[in-house]
Amino acid sequence: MGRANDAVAAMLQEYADLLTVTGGEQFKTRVYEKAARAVAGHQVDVATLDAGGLRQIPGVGASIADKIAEYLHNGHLAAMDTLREQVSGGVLELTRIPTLGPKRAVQLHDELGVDSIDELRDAIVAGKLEGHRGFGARAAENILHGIEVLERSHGRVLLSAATAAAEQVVEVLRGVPGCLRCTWAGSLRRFRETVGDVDVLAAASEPGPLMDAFTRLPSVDDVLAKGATKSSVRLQGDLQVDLRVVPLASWGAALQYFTGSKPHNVRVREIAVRAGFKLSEYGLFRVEDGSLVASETEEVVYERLGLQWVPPPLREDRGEVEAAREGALPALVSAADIRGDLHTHTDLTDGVAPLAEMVAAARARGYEYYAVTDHAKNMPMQRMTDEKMLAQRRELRELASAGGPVLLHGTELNIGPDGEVDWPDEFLRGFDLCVASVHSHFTQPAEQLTRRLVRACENPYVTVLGHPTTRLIGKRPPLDADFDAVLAAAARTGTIVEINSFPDRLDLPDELILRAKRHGVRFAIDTDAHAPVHLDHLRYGIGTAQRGWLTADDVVNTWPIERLRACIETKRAAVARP
DNA sequence: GCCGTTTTCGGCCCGACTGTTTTCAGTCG
Repeated sequence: MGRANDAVAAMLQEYADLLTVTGGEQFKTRVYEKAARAVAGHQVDVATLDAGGLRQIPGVGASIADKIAEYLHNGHLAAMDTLREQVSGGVLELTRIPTLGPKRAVQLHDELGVDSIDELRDAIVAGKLEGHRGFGARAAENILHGIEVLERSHGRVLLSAATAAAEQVVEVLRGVPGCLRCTWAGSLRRFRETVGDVDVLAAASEPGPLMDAFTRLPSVDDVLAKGATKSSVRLQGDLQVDLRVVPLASWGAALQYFTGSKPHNVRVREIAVRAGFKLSEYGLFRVEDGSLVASETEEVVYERLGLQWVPPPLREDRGEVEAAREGALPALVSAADIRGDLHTHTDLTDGVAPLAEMVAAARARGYEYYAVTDHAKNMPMQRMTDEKMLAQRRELRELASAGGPVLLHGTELNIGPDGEVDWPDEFLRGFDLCVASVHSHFTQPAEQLTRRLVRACENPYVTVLGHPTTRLIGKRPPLDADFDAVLAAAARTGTIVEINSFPDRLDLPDELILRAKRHGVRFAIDTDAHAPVHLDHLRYGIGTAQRGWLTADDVVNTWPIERLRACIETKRAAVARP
């Protein structure tokens, strides 16, 4: 089973949300939010910690440690139950709408009697918002837009949440006697950025015990269907998981079939038909006599059709079938190719772990190099100063001299409204590299946003363009910029474009990676880690890069440090200012 | 509620933007 940290963090965050909505002391709610982030980012499973161990977590004191212990012991929290009684569930739901915070959500609930997002939309459409203090026409419009953004993601969960659920299910099923193989297929195996439901595939000669174990998982909320070879459940948190059990002999054909995508499978089946075969989840069959040609592994199924085995992230009918037929599939970048991370944070800004701890985590991963890029000073809440940044650099140089990965001192600059960044050239020159990202003024007109991003690329000290679209999946749409112009500028100036691995970002998204590659840009697959555990998000960035057909050579953090440094210096020299 | 080269109380994440106001509350990063 997975770590208890995520459940505990969710509990603390909900507690903070409830305190906010009930008008609790703001510093108190902030402490619970901070503790939630610290618990989520803590390396040790909190379920294994005693009271003393819990209090070692930054931001966790006596009271919160007690609450965590109570939650782990009883599965719920008495204080939370009390708060929940005071708050209609609908109010928390309303606060999920962007631009609608706790205060106004409570107000809408009290004044309009709305208790859900649907009711709120109906009320706005019926004009019931008019005349209510603080809500004009513009506010109504923004709320409706927020609801739209929210609902576009409805029913889909982030790749990370789906992966965690799938790992749990597969781990249990692999332990069931008679289970010969078990893995997940579907869009999750293809690393789609969000997943509608999880498809789990198992091989066994006797499916019964697997079906029983599956439908009796502790995390199952509801059994939607239970049959001889196929069952569906809904887990806590509303994620649907389907299990199919097949004979071992059909494993490869079934895995191919259930991995999809549908358009990819249609193309592959067309090839089968033209060659006189029929392809189904049971195998590849000769049409004339119905004899089985291949089914045991995916590799042999593809091979018998005259195709290279197609890595799942490519199976979207974007030209991979033609490439596989010509033997021209790219050698995709993989986790083994990655030598370092170029975008990470510490507790000097909004990370939860000190520099030494982050560096130790990087060393444990066997990285050859590791960049620390805390937020620059134009983000007021971080209260960054030149002195703090220079002090961190001294500490980092000292850590570096003790061995381990080569440590690069960087920063995450803020790209201002006109494309300017936080510091003058002479200060920027002191960094080994700089990530630059948009953190404000998201709604500028397209031309302005485009110019702004292009100008950032033209800055010789901007090494990496961080999370370029700044979208938050299900929460904030991508910037309305002309990304072809931006990517062309990145290619022209030698600016590396980030693939941010954070599960709610995955930015660049795969379609833009494909376009960027055509422009000739180089990429960095970064984690943007704010805690040691976030370094593991790398796999989502890798999967996204694979969906963009990237090879190791396209990705600068697969390069040796010398080549990377030369690349940084080349840009600084080439676009050096007078 | 947490924390302390500020130390057992009194601070704590600050500033800008937005939409609504006529002086500011709410939200966000």
